[in-house]
Amino acid sequence: MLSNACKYAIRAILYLAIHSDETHKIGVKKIAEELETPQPFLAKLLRQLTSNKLVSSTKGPGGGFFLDKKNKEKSVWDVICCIDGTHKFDKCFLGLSKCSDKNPCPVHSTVSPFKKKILNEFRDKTISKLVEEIEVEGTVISLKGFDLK
Amino acid sequence: MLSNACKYAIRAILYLAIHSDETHKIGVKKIAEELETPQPFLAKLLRQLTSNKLVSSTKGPGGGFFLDKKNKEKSVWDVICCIDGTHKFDKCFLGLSKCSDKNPCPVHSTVSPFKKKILNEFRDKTISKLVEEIEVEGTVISLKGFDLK
DNA sequence: CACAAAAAAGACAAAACGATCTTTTTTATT
DNA sequence: AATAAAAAAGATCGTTTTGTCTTTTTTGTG
Ligand code: FES
Ligand code: FES
Repeated sequence: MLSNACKYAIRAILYLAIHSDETHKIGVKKIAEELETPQPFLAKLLRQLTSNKLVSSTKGPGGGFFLDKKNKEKSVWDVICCIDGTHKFDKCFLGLSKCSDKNPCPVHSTVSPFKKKILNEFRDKTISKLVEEIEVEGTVISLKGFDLK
Repeated sequence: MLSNACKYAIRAILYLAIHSDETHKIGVKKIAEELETPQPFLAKLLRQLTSNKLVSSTKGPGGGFFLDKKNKEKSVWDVICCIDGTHKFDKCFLGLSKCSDKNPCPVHSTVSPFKKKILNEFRDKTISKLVEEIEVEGTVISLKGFDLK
């Protein structure tokens, strides 16, 4: 579904949303350890996210990554677009040149409704909303070995 | 979502379901041309499908690929399993070690219902049922440039 | 039998993806 | 000013996926 890169990115952003702010920046090393992701790979992803204004960072001692107000208003969909590209959800399930209701492939009718629904949910759901949910639902929300609470 | 290989495979099987039977076998060359897929790659996939009893074939002049009764009772899911493996739909969307209702990730509640539903539909839908649908729905069902009718 | 047509088999090449490593730049602290 | 901590940048490597090519096996037909 999503690439590894994209999964790491989303998880990293959620981690930052919960644990960081302008006054509490976090370094790649820490994030990678907590999320159990390959460190240099995550570093590259964070750069990409930073240059696309999805996360913030400062260099130098005491520096690190964090989310500011604006970053937290980005949606999960923005993250997916940034890493995996905008066409992740609008391609035909069977690889036809394009997916449309007008020229549907044999599985379009079963697959397309889901694609549309998920796409919408991800577009509407900002990082801050998602974090609220995480906190409200209270229930177990662990990324690998690590408890996001 | 699915690999290219799997998309080719499903389309090839649908093509065979519609155009072939025990007395009308079709060669790779023809199939690849009609579906606009890379020919040697498709050949390899067809071998894999054949060895897994999802399609039938005979060698020699006049030989080729076709679907017999049993082949047509296989499901779309069987094809996916054969090419992409059985775990295509049971992995966590964010890459957690496993996806479960008990230990859900932050997007589990939005994604999981769809995964389950699609999985079920694909498990229930045999090739012959799907072909019926294709014929009934009458509407445009083209694989790339090619009209499946 | 000889031949040709077709799938089966497997070696090989290219591209995408995943991941690592090294160097440079920035900046806070001493 | 010197140092060290951190991100930024980019070169490099390995694996998987995708795709091609060549050879072998099978089998129907003249
Ligand atoms: S046309 Fe194939 S999924 Fe929409
Ligand atoms: S736990 Fe992540 S999708 Fe189910």
